[in-house]
Amino acid sequence: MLKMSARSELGISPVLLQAIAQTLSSHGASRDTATITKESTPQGEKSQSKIGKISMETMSGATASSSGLVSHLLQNLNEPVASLMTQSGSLSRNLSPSLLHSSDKSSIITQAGLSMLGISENDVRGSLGNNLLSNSSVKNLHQRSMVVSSDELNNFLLKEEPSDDSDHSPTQTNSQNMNTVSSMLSALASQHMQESLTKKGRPVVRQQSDHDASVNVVTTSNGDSRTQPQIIIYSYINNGNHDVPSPQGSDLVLNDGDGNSDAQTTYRVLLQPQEDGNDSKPMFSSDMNYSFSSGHHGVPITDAQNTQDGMNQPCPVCGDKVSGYHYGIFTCESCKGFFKRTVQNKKNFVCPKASDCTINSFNRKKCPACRFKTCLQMGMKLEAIRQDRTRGGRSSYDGCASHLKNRMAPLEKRMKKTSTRLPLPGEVPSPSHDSDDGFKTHKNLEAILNHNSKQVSKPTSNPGALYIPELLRDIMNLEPLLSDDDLPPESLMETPFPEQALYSYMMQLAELRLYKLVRWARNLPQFGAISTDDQILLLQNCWSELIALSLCWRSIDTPNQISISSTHHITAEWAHHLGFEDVVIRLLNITENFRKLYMDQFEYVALKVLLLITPDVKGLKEPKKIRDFQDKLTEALLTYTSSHYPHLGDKFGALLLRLPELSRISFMSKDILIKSLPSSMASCGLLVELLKGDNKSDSEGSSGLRL
DNA sequence: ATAGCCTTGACC
DNA sequence: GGTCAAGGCTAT
Repeated sequence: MLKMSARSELGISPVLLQAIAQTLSSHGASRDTATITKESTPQGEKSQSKIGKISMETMSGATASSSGLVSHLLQNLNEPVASLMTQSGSLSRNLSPSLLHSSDKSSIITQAGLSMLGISENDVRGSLGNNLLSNSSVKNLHQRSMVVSSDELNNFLLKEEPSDDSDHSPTQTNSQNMNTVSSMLSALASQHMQESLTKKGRPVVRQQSDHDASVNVVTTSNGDSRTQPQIIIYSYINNGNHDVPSPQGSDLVLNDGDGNSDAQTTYRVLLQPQEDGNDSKPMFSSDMNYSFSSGHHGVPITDAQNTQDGMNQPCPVCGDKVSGYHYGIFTCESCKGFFKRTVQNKKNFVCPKASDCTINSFNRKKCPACRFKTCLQMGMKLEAIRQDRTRGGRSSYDGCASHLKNRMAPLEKRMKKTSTRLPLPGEVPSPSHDSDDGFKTHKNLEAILNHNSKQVSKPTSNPGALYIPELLRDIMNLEPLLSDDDLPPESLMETPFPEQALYSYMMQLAELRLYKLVRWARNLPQFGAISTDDQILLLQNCWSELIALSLCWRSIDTPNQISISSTHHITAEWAHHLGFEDVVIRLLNITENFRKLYMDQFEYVALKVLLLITPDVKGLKEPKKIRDFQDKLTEALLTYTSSHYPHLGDKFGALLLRLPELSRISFMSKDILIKSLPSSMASCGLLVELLKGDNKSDSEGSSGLRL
């Protein structure tokens, strides 16, 4: 009754109001949305009373003012994102709530840095053990009091990967942990760097510990602001039999000083074996110089890195010995051959896991999909593969042999004498993008001379840097809100009527995900600044596209199947039985497109928000505000795709071109659903409410939900 | 399929 | 003629 009156007064769907109210009463996305699902089934008596009470109180407490009610509901959704993430159990990219709420600025800066590295306080403590830090506190990490016991770190590094792969090499390390260690060491070094940068003029050497120390951090800076400082981490690990860490993604992009500022600096971090003579063996084989400076392009060809340097680097794809400059970067012989075979034979590999396998010389055969993806991300160029297969001669693609050209450039040579560094963000692209004319060399010089600290804060002007726009990172941080940790029980499928059970299961999933979508949208950056009415209009406009896109993403590694959950997949044949074969085939096609485009998770989350932020929705009060947000997001996505996948042509445009098809699919899906709604579901649930609203607006030309 | 080695041919 | 980055060959 109250719900009905609320709707008549406000024109707001009671179901959406209820969904919003749930978020008010909840502290964890997963558990509470699961409870909401129970409420929609008559059997859920206990949950129903509980949720019902909260909903009623929420609404009755705010009916004094119509607009006030909506405002009250949505404004109170500003629960700390951090607590949601922490409860979601996500392993990485979480911001610690204690630090988010901390007034200690330095802690916030540190945490931001850790977050950007994909590690959290819990990671550091949980994965590595409290003993890794002399005093288990991130504050201590910030203070650089890092003491690593060799035995502890060895034990940690030698942990077997929790995988069902039985044929892992016994010496293979837990690559994820290795990455975490690398990240942590790098974070430590960066913190150290930030302080020691103030001591310009000579290298700063710091012994990290006075007892059983395993890590030294050496910072070099010659005081020249145009010269990129280096951080070298020396390790003393008592085991020379470790796997080779992939240099991929080890560039550091840390907030530089002000945690709230957009300013970012990329630091070069080198992991090197300790050369001091003692009983300890180096962490990595001694003839290699593990440069983690390469960022996106693996081993970028810069003025500071000629052929000799490139040959001394490990292969940026797998860490094996480099044999030469192949297809745009220095790689080993095997990755060269692999890239050639893959492109020439038009292979389309699919990762059986999450497309995030770490590639090294031991496991590179196991996942060709991730290996090829790494090849592309490291900068191997598709256009370097000759279509006519002619042998010999020189290639002419952009970037080919640029390392030799740089070696020839006298101006560059002179610059090298005064500066051994990688380009800072804000400088011109690395010479791998140069042609061999003198003009670009001159432009390089000009850029170096004109470089100032302000340019550092504009990383978008450096397409070669492994830069992830802050907006995309913020959006990515909200993904735990959409996690599938609380799916309905699978027993639903164990019925004599599997088709019906699957249909019912899908409806349940959609319902559950809709509630999560409301919460997710509300927490999106800048979305909260949009008026409540507009928020609702936007959500109503795109909910089905969002669900369709998430289905595609979930299915990107399962060709010929649409994965409605991690355990349930629909083939075209199944869909035929269920009566929506056409939709599934279209979904499979668009998923295949995304797969071929190598759409990654940042691009996926950006597309989701682009679906939501559509200023052309009819009835919006502040379309300009929404358009501004849209502009920022498209710019961020363009920056991301062009810097991370410069070899894939107009990936940005190709991704956007998939959106109309997504709309068609969602339209078809809604049409099918509305026609086949069982009578038992005719009056409950957000999904049905939205479907009915869409149907009304289609047939009556007005907004059925008037949300 | 992989990866090490070989052959080729334009460019210096 | 040397270099080097293509493609080819072939044992595994």
